[in-house]
Amino acid sequence: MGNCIQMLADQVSLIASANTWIEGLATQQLIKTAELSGMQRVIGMPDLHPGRGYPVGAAFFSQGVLYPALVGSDIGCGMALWQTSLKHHKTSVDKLERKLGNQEQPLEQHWLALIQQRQQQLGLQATAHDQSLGTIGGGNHFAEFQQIDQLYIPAAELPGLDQQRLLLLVHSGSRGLGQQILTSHVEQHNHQGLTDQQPAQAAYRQQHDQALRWAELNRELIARRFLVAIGSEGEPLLDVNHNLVSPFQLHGQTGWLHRKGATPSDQGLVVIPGSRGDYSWLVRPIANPDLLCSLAHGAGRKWKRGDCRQRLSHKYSVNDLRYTRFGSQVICADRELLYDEAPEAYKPASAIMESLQQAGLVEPLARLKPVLTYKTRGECC
DNA sequence: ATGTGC
Repeated sequence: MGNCIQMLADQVSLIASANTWIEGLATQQLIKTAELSGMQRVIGMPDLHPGRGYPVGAAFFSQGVLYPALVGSDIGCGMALWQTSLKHHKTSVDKLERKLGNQEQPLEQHWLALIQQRQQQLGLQATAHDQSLGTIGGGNHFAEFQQIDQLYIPAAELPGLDQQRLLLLVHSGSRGLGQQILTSHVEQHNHQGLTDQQPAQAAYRQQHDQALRWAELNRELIARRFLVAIGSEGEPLLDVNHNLVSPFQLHGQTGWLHRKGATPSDQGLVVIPGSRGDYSWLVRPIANPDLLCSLAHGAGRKWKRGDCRQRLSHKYSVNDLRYTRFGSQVICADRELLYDEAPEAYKPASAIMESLQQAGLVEPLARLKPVLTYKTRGECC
């Protein structure tokens, strides 16, 4: 139980079971990031993998200095889980695929009233990026229909969750908005942090918080347009950001908790998603302040983006990759992306779950299985 | 990651 939490350096720990592969470069980046001025504690999650300078899948607690570059450009990236009104046995993969069509165009005019209503409710200003609202984006972002594969607790203990209904998991973020916020910060301050005394810190936080609300609205709009497309209704079960910075108290000390690919464990139920060819888990987090109240945000890349096509093209054709071992289908007309997001490019989700369970951080509630993963209809490469 | 860079 205890040995799944490794101490890498003073105040730097890594949550990883014996079965969980962590790349050396990622731990190097983790230790390096811990040396930033004001950094008090750093926790690597089991899905830790190398990023651009800073690792992905980690939580960083600092005092006196806030680091926008640690949050990265996709501020507010997160996971929303919706329950549809459609029973999974009443539909089929092919039917869903046909009904979905292309969901990447800007939202039609009739969505404007809802968008404006939500903007008002959220205190969200109009931005130059609002035409991207309701779009998934690229990279590891997706919208995925899933079904409950297994329940770990009696159904009666999960009121509101219906085993028969199709679920919709949306992974997206703040698109160009977060990118623009980080870029303008880096233009002025490079990768330097912002001290509590600098007005620029408050200015960043204000923009950051807008990006969180924008990203949450984006996931809601994606979910709603997918529901409309399949002729279903639905309701949100959860929405949790995994790229953000927020005020945090560690042992009575106030500071900044940066989460970069780290899911909060102090905000209710969350999904720990696997790759498109793997299970995801709905879990009840058990918050642990020493581990910065954070969890893995997914399976974690095993292979670098851009390497995957070379590694896998001798083994799988494009057609092979359109389906998974579950018989689920993948909508991804972008060949490069189809390989980059292949299940084999990711660590097994079971290892991530094992790590979190051994660390006493989650109670699994349900195992979810992919039915249809939507990436992009647009051709590329 | 990116209403993407050559």
